[in-house]
Amino acid sequence: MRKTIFIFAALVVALLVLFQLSKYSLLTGNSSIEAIIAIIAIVFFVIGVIINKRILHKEKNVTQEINHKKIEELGLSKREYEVLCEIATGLSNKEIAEKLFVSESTIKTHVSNVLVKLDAKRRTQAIQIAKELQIIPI
Amino acid sequence: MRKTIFIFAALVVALLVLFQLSKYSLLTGNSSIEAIIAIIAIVFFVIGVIINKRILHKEKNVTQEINHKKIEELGLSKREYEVLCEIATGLSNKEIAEKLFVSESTIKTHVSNVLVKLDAKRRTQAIQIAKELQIIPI
DNA sequence: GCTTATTTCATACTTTAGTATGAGTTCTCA
DNA sequence: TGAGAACTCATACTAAAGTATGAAATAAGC
Repeated sequence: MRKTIFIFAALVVALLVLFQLSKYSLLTGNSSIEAIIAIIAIVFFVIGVIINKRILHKEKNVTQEINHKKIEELGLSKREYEVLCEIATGLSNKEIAEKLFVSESTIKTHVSNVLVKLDAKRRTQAIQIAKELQIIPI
Repeated sequence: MRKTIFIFAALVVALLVLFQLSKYSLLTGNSSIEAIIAIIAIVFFVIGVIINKRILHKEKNVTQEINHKKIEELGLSKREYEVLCEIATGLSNKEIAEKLFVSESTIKTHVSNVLVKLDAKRRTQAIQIAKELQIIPI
């Protein structure tokens, strides 16, 4: 937010400077009109591109961000969410158990809870639902 | 491609018109310098935004396209690819069988072939691999 | 301190997934 | 027309996945 304010301030300053500069140049006849127009055109073209890029970049990031509020809403615990992420990478219960240093039956319990909370019948469906809810990275 | 050429042509024409217009206006003293500068600034700002938007839009579309060459490379048949897509939506073998009007054992055969061709141990892993290879929509 | 949620684990069970094998049918292409 | 690929299906099996239940340990909050 601070950056945006700073950029707009700089923009206004640049605009005023250009105004005065062009006025002075034209009245004294030191430089051609074409050059001034070209400079103005280039400056504002660049400004347009930069601002547009910033806005689109923010939009992109929003779509990739994980919806932490949704995770809370669903009542997923830390461990359950962890297991869900491992499921999405394609690991089996046994592999997840080894990775998290717990028994396979523990993972089964977590998986069952995750399925209930996500309202899924299978782990493959859970992956899809989780991605739609944007609670795991695509 | 035609659109791009057309846009650039229109851009050049607009530029020349602005040149002549500003020159005329300034020499005859009909309008203020500020107004002309403002118009030029706005026009090129808009041009910058539009061009930037077009480029980014194209980039976005490229990342969402399905890699048909990869599907051929992997040797996936039509039916196998169809089954793979259904797996990715979270359906069980039985549900896929009902959807495609074939028996469950047929689906099992297809799934087995898909797993071998994608070098996956499980269907969840197959989903991940398929998404990384960009052969199924994210 | 007591309650509650979380994490852990086990056992027993049902269901689904996946493998292996064989075989019949259809379609294409040389 | 005949060889090969693709699609279909069945049976029998093993391996995972998922459910249900109970229970113990721990951490967090009132």
